Order: sequence, then C-alpha cells, then structure tokens
Amino acid sequence: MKSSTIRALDPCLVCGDKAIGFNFGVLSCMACKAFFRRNAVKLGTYDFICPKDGDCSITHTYRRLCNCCRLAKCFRVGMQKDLILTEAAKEARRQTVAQNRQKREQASKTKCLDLVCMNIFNKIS
Amino acid sequence: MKSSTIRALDPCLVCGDKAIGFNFGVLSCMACKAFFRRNAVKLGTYDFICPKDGDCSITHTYRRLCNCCRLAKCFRVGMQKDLILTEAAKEARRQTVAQNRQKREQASKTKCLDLVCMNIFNKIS
DNA sequence: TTTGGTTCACTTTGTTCA
DNA sequence: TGAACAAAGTGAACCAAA
Repeated sequence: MKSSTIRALDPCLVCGDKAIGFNFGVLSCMACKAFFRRNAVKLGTYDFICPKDGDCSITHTYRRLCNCCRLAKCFRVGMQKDLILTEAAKEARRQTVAQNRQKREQASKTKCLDLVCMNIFNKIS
Repeated sequence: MKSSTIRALDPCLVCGDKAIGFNFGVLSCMACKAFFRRNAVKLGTYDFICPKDGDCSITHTYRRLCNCCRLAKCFRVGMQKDLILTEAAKEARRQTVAQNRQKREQASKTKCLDLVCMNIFNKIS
C-alpha cells in the first residue's frame, strides 16, 4: 500500500464496493481487480457492447449487468492495462515459482536426510 | 448470487414459484426465465392480447393462461429486455464456444502426442 | 506487506428435447 | 412450455515474488 494505507471502509473507485488495495494502479475491490485482468486483455479481439446508451452506472449490485460500461469505468478511473502481465511474463513467473518450489523440496529432502544420518550416527556411536 | 444468497424457499417475483436465481435482473423461476427470453424479444412484431381485462393474476398454476399479463408482470417486477443477448451477441458467443472447443481439442492432442513421444523415448533408451 | 496471478465453486446466460 | 444441460463469466480464498 505504501505511503497512504487504506482504511477498511475505503471504497472501490470502480463500483464502490469495499476496496482491498491498489490493483493495476487504482484503489479497488477484489471483484473489479479480477474483472479488469480478465477483460482488459480482450480489447482488440472482442467487442464490448453496451445494451443501453453506454452510460450504465456501475455499483456493487449492478456492476455485473454491463461489461462494456464496467470496463470503460475501470479505464476512466485510471486502471492500467500495462500492469497486467503478458502471457510471456506469466510463463516466466510460472518457471520461477516451479524452480523455487523444487529448491524448497530439495532443501527439505536434504534436511530429512540429515536427520536420518544423525539418527544412524547416534546409534552407532 | 454472492452477497445475498437466495434461500430455497425464495419465490419467483413473477409467479411465486420457487426461484432459481436472478434472471434478467430479477429473482425468478426457471419457467419465467425461459418465458421472458422467448417472449420479450417478440414485442415489436407480435401482439400480446389479454382475453380478459388485462389484469390476470399470475400464479404457478395460472401463469400459462395469459401470455400478455405474464409478460407485463415480468416487466413490472423489473426484468430487463437488454439482458437478453442480441442475435449478434449470440453469434459471437457461438464463435467463442467453437474457438474454445478447438483450443481444448488441440491441447488434448498435443498432450496425447507428448505421452506417445515419452513412451517411445522410454522404449529406446 | 503489497499486489500480481491461480483456482474453483457458483451464477447466469443459451440450447435442446420431451 | 419448462426441465435438463452446456458453457462462460464472476468473485472469494488462496499463493508467491518483490
């Protein structure tokens, strides 16, 4: 959160629900965070169409009723598409996670082996 | 549903039958959901005429007796025609489904091939 | 601790068929 | 007409890197 910690009651700038922190640059709730990540990447390949006039009000209750206006609002309050990891970046991330996991497991095994060795050593000494 | 989960006994706001969730913006039953989707789109091209005085009571038992009043009730309790997918939206949806199906099949084939390769590799090594 | 992603149960569309 | 089903979207709980 950095300099200005959010309080429990700070509202999501997109829908007004309870914010969980800064997501993609904007104080927002869990749901709008997930929504933006899922939908902002579709922009070139998918047509967002508002069934009404393109100015649906986005609230906790009605945010689900219009993808088009919800996404527009996300951008309007400043959410940044650049902060969504690209497919390549995500793949790199997975690699890192996998490597770290292996290291941890290796370390764990080693530790385990150490214990076994110690037990044997104790028995024979 | 989320925040306000419906209970098993919550009634359909149109006919009072057991609701299955929010359909087209309104807590409603399976039957009224299907009815609204089928009939709301006919509005400009088909005349709904009540055989009586236009104030038929809509209940589980009698809901089928007057399309006109049933549809009117749907709108009165707040069902939104906008939430019915347009023909274009439906077509887009079919495309997505087809694409996803292809992707899945492709992924499945690749995985299958991987297995075959692995088996061959194991045999020759 | 903050803020990215991942997962999965659930909701809400449409489609099909008796 | 309405029940059963298929599919995609939603959001809460969680994981991990920086």
